[in-house]
Amino acid sequence: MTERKRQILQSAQAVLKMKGYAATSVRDIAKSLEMEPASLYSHFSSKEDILRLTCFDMAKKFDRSIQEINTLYFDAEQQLRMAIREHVQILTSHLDSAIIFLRDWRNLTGESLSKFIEKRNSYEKGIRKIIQTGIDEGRFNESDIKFATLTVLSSVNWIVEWYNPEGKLNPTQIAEKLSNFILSGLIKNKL
Amino acid sequence: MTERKRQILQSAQAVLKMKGYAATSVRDIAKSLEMEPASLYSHFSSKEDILRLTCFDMAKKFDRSIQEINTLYFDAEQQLRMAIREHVQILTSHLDSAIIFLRDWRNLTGESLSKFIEKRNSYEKGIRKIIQTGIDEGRFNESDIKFATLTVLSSVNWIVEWYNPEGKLNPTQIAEKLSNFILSGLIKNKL
DNA sequence: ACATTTGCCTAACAAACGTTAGTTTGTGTT
DNA sequence: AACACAAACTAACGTTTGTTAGGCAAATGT
Repeated sequence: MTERKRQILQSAQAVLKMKGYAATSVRDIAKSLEMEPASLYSHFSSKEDILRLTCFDMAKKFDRSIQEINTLYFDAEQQLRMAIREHVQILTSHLDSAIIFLRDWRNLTGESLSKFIEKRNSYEKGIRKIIQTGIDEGRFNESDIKFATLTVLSSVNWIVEWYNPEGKLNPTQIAEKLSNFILSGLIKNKL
Repeated sequence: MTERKRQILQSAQAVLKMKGYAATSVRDIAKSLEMEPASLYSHFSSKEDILRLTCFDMAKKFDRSIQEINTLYFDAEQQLRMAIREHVQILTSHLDSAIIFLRDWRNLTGESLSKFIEKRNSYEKGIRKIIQTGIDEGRFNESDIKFATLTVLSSVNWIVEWYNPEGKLNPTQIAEKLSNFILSGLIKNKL
């Protein structure tokens, strides 16, 4: 990926995050770069190509993160805290991409779509595994594990809807607050 | 609203929820009803009209729900449990509309968009008020209240992404599990 | 019985869409 | 000086888009 391509991609993502992929035209993207629509095709093969690159680039980051954590031999609580911290870090440091990744992946088609869903499920499975470990260790409440996983992911992902880089909470602080909140719902009471 | 209009709206919503508002054409909607695209305009003034009706209809339901709960003099925990139960009930019993309401409201334009955001904020404020009451009563942990509110709403709203009417959990059970989870993150430890 | 309304139709519009073809321009290489 | 390449351009393509105009048949109201 050339420098210029990365630059264009970034600018495209800034536009896409505002109205969403489907409601944004190739001309909108071109305008933000002060270039002609046709010129984009020197860098990308199609509009969907831009979406594909964005979604799979993010998916790869999450994939790497969860795989790394799963190889570390910490206990479930530590692993979950780490996963949440990493997740928040990825979301907030690529906010434009993250928003597109979370909202617009449904506009992928064919093989791209099914591959994406597969990757998504695989990440979800990684989180689920951590929670399962916590239950096996006797430290987490036995609960519907799919339910717990989805609740964790939903609250983490929702961050992109309100996160403000100039807000009073930095990503690490957000991750810690979120971890505390989530873990108090999971961890067995030490009464 | 005539019976026929309601019928068409329902069919339209079933189509819209699949590809999203922006990626769905008027012709797609018409096809699902086995009628001509132009015929839809006997019932709706525009494509956006369908989105508007859907979003504001849902907004009204949430508005009514939170207003009613806020007039009842229960304690914060009970109120929050009630709010969550009502919220889940509304989402799951109008799943198509709910998905559109949550995903596609951004495609509203002009005054509709700003009015919608206003209504959304007002609902959020209702939830926040309950949590604030819980803190004032000394029963909820002091926490960043905006943060807590958004975390509650995110996990509740995410339900539409995985809820299955034929699944093993019914809406009431989901609401209870979710309430337990959320409240364990909010309630002060009784050590 | 006649008049009105309702619900859909056919036909077509102008605008916007994603994309292609072919060309020019600028920059560094042989 | 000649060439190669990347990155942009102009112009246009065939489609699809949301929407309008006008008409027709069946149901409804008087």
